[in-house]
Amino acid sequence: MIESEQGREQEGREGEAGWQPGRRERKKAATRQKIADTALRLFLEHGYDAVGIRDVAAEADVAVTTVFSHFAGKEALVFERDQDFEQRLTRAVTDRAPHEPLVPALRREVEALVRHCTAEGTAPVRRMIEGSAALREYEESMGLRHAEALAAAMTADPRLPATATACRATARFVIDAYALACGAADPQAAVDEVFRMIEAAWEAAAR
Amino acid sequence: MIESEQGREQEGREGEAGWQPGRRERKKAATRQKIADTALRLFLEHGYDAVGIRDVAAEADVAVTTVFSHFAGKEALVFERDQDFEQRLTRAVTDRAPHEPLVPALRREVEALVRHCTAEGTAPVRRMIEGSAALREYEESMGLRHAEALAAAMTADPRLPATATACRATARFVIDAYALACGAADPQAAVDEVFRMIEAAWEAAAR
DNA sequence: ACCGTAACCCTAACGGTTAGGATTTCACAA
DNA sequence: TTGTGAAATCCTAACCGTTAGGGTTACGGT
Repeated sequence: MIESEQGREQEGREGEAGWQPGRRERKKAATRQKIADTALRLFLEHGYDAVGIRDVAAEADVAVTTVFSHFAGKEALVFERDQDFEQRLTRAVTDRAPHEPLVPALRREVEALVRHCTAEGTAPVRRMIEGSAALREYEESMGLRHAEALAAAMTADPRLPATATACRATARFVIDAYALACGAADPQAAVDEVFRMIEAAWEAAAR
Repeated sequence: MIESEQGREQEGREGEAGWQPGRRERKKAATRQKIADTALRLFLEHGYDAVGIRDVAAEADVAVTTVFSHFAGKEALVFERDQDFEQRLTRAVTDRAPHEPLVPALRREVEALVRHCTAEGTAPVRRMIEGSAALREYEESMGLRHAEALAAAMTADPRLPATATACRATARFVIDAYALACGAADPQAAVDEVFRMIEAAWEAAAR
């Protein structure tokens, strides 16, 4: 019997230092990763629309229902890092230096996100996204959710002298800047240009 | 035999004055209208998600395929006036008075659109839209298309001293203003506030 | 050693959407 | 008037993403 690690799990709790995920969670994470990797590979090989969920499930050797227990839908297989994106934006607001103004902080973060999104090696993925209407629309609707989260973070910040409407508008403008930059010939220049506009809009609102 | 109008069609051509649509086109328009009316009625009666395309088709007494030959999808049954919206926006740019500045012209149009969208009697429709995730997302993706059309109209206007990026950004800001106002407690005030920001952004870009 | 349950599986369906191909109805002109 | 091509419509049968229902396995905590 090969059971060298039986019964020694759970030496702590989630969030504490020294916490080791148990076998169950490791397997779950592995399954999730295998599905995501398989899906991306198939999508890049044959095109997003030409690959069905059933194909992904079969190639990853899992049941179709398992795919949907890890991902909310087919498009979510492509945008795996969705939550990171949202957190980075909201933290750019909440975790900025005590007296740092809002817009430059957001601008730095968007610049970083755009760099990450137009980096070497991600070209095939971007081409795939731009090549599928479903993926393009999903990306934009993701942006909407992020804009709402960002607006909530801004509205909750007592340092900001703006109305809820101004916060919501600015949040959407920021997402617009990201979306435009990702599709622009010169992404960094686009971020620069649009954020000059956002800066002016924000100042006009802060009265 | 009751055939009082046989054989006297086609006295002109499309676009000319005095053009009468033939029986074929009248029937087609009637079918389309019947489908749209039936769909909206059923959606309001039983809820958008509770009514299937097959239900709509049966109640309108047409085949399912006929529904899809008139409308691109289920959501399009609700947003029947889609094209009007886009035309009104682009014409606010192209048909404005020779020396009228851009932003006020857009603002007037958005104000009118928001009024139309929050008018008496449209409350049930808006509640239906807000109540369905599918309809909310579709409306936003419509907005995206409108923003692109608007950006194209702006870029093509030689009077405007702005880069393509500034035009695209402004177009998206305008759509943001509309979307925010439609969901705001005081729509007109929201338009006012956001357009002050857009005005500032546009001026910052025009350099 | 035992039990509750999380993760997974299978099957069958539902609802939006489309393809294929037949049928009717109209517009136009020979 | 009548013939002809095309447009509008129809029917059937699927495809695909997604979910419900209900069962099996294997892990985690006691």
